[in-house]
Amino acid sequence: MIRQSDKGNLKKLGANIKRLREMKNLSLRELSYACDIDNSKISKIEKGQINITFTTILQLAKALEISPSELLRTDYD
Amino acid sequence: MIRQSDKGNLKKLGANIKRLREMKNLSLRELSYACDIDNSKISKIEKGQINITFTTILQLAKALEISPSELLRTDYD
DNA sequence: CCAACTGCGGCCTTATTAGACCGCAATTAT
DNA sequence: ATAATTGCGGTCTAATAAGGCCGCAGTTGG
Repeated sequence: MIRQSDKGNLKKLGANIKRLREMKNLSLRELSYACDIDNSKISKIEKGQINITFTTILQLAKALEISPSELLRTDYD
Repeated sequence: MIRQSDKGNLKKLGANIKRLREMKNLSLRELSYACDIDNSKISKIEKGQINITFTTILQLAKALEISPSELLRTDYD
């Protein structure tokens, strides 16, 4: 059901989350603990394998100490 | 299942979408046509009644001619 | 060497979104 | 007055995200 054109954006979002997590030197399990999302799920998100909801975006943004808007800004420098 | 603390953010997001739609003088049905999302669903989104997915955010942003990141920026002036 | 940690994928159940359609009350033209 | 438009709520099914747990292969560190 996920449109082919959206897959790229899902991967970009995942890559951005991974980038931000690594910038804070957090392991999947540490971030998992911080945002109360199972580490295997975060792994799938970072791989762009699932189409997360707005509230999941909020949880991740909070744990990464960044605004939800920034989390979606994939055109980072 | 939606956390009470997220309801406010859902409403903010909805209000922002409504604001952007009205700025472009679009009716629900016109925006519906532009992003291929049922008008009743958009209505629910604007009311903060559903927790939309990332791809739905992408569709709305595209139709509203704004970046997904901007769509989430609820701290507009 | 051994122990701990790490990313990752599979599996399962339940809750909820997606997607589509209908109809109504209120508003806005004609 | 009448017709069209508009926002909105309800209903149904199918697809899928959420949430949780398990285990493994490959680091990393003691």
